Amino acid sequence: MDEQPRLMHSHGVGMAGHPGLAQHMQDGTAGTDGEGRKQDIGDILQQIMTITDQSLDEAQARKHALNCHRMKPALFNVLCEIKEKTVLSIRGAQEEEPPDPQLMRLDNMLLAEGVAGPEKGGGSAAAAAAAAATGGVGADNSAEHSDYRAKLSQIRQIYHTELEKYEQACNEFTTHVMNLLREQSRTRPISPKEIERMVSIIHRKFSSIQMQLKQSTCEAVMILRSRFLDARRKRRNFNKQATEILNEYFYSHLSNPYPSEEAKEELAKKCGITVSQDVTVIIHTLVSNWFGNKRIRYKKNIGKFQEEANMYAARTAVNATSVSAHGSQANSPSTPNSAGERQIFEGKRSLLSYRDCATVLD
DNA sequence: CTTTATGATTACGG
DNA sequence: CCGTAATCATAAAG
Repeated sequence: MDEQPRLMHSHGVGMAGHPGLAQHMQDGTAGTDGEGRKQDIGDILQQIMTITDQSLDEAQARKHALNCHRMKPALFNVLCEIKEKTVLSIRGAQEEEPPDPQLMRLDNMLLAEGVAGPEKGGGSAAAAAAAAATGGVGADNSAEHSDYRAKLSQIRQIYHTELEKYEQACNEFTTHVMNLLREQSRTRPISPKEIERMVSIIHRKFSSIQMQLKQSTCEAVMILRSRFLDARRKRRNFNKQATEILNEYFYSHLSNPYPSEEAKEELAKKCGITVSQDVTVIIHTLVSNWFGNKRIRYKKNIGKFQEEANMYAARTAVNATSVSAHGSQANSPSTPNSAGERQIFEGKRSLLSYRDCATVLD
């Protein structure tokens, strides 16, 4: 006990790393009751040294006594303040981080793919578009589409359960830590501010875990999507009626088989392509593909298409004559060749055009 | 199975 | 972005 004061005085032992502080204390305690304070400190240190000898009950009692000390709140605040100014200022600079761009990207993607968004909102635009492309013509797209939807919603469900799990774990852990810190704040200087900071650290940690989840979910969606897109490549033939309608248009506009935007839409509608309004662009490529293929293949081998051409020409011709017989010329299916139209098939048009056929039939 | 038909995709030019 | 031409990949026919 009486050893302690000497310990304090001797530089290089008790305060080896802080000669200045020791000096300061020495100066500060140079008053009349300086010796008395040293005595107190000595007492305290002694108590600390022998703390392991105390029984648990004794320790609790002391703790309680300490807590009830009238100076305790003030001292607590001071200690908190000091701590705030030292420890926290060291790493306090890196607070206020901006939202992680990577995380935002993931969030946006999940939202766009319909994983993170509102429940069952018809899925993403991409899904709808892909659905239309898969087989808008027949009535067969449902199989693959629903497969895709099922898989997507599976991913979605996993994602949400996991997310919820994380959320719950995070909350549990947070409250646990908060309780712990609150409890500890009875014996060591922990300000509410510090607790708050700790909580935010925990949240950051958990959100980084969440990011991993989001990452892997994104990956899964990408894989699913690429597989679906591959599946989309699988050819689905147009049904007979659709082909007939398209052929009809093609052969009755043989001299200029380039349907306008409106014409394409009209054709799509007539072919039974379900135009869900927001996928007209897909429909457009559908019809365009058909005409593109038809044009190139017709041109490449006119002979092979001769029969078909004649057939359709004859058919539309019959339609035209029957219509004109009723006195209405207006909706004759074609008005081939006015000046300035593209001459795709050069001079090789030895076959019957619609007009030829029509006049023949007249 | 091989061949053919056909929808989709890609490369390129305007 | 539109079209052509070549090519791919698969459905359907043989």
